[in-house]
Amino acid sequence: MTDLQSDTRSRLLEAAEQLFARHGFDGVSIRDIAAAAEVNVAAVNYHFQGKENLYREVLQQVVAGKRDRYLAALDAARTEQPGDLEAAVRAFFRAHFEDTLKTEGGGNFLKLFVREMHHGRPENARLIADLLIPMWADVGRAMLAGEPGLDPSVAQWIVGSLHGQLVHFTMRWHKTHLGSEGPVRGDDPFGPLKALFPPLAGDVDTYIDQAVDHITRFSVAGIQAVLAGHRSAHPEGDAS
Amino acid sequence: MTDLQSDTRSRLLEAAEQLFARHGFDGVSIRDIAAAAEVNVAAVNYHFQGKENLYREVLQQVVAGKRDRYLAALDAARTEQPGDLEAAVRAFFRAHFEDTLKTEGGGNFLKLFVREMHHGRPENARLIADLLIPMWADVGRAMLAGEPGLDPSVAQWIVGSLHGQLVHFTMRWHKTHLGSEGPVRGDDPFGPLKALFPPLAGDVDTYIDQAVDHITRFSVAGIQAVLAGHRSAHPEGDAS
DNA sequence: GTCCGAATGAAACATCTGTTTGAAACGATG
DNA sequence: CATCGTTTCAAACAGATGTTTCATTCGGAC
Repeated sequence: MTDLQSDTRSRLLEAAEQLFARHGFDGVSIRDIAAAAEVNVAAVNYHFQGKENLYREVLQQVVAGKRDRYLAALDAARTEQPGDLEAAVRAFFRAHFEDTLKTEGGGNFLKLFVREMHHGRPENARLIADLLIPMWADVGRAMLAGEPGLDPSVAQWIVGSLHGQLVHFTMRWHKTHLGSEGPVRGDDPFGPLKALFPPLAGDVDTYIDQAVDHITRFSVAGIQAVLAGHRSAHPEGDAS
Repeated sequence: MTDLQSDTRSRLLEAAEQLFARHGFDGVSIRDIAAAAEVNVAAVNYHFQGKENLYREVLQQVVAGKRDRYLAALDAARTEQPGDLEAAVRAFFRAHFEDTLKTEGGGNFLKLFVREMHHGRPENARLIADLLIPMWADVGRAMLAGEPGLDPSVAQWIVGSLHGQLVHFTMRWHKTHLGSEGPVRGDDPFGPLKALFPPLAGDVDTYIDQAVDHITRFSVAGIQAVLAGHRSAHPEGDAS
């Protein structure tokens, strides 16, 4: 096991990703992880020198996996239909939802991600930002294609609107269709949220279709309105 | 101390709200809370019969305070300019940001709220939903004023877009302008996020102005586009 | 077989957690 | 003053947590 990664090491990473995503850093003990991976507790400290380090590696692994897919999806959309705002927005969101909602463990990414973004430790902020910045910069680049004189801060506001919707509709699916994500240890599969916030669609595929349609329609109109407002306020690219 | 709430009890509630908002349920021990409130540890169990109950009361207190303000702001906007979609959206978001960003401890609400919504225990879900549902139903009612035959599920998608943006831009201000909100115990005032995500505005007032302007412009156009799409797909209120 | 470093395992460690205890202090009422 | 229930306090409790220890096992190299 010099060439190949130690079996217990990869088993620990896999179990840790699953558990950290479901219950958060504080909601999981290394004994839980070791039990799920069917290895000894000491293995965590032997292979990762502590729980924090294991968590960081999980974060790193899960973020690195996503960055490539996001950038690839964006690049494809941009080269296929250059300058087409709606196509870019639609392709990006579809890629995100397909990846996050349909693949096994694909939701782990956003759960860990959102937790870290909203309530995470500052030490891990750069890890998150390293994914966010190129991703959203690429989205922004696709948007700015037809708007050369656009103020970058305006793009930031637009990106924020897209990001907010993305997080909301992804988390909403997970909250209403999957089990509890809270730090509770006992398995209480479905919270009352499901009854109170009726799921917007029954199965993943129609949910994705509807979500992509809605966000695209909503956002393209929103983007154009914001750009129009900005153009009229600063005609001919006035810097003031 | 029969009529007026016990001093230590209210001091505990105040300290708990602050600490729970900053570090989350698991990030705070009752010893931390007792120390911040300058009371004995046993007081928590004496007055609240346990940490969970104290947390629930904090949540209840913070949610009850907000519901009235939200509904009042919405009602005012609706009666002043009935049927005006843009005015309703603008008034609602302004009320939210003024309340959440400018008042001392106003951010506690959204921090607790988002945490509970995304990663919270299912037992507290109804508490959150009791605030969310009337609030967003009221927003939806203002939107539906000119759209009597609108499918409720379409309104839910729109409300989701609004909610997602609201959460994002509120959290963004707190992340880039206030200290860490993570479960870290030690005080590490400013995370690297501030450098990586440059704040969109320097002071609260201009941030609120810009945020309200942006979200309103973005969302009103988005709403109208979605409504138009829905109208063309289901002319004359076809139910299919 | 012998040896050696890497990997595993059971047990112990120190610390922190929420909670409970029982005695002391308080404040009003008689 | 004595007495009552209420409130506070220091101390202790039982359990869980992350981590460490040290003996054992494993898999090749010689």
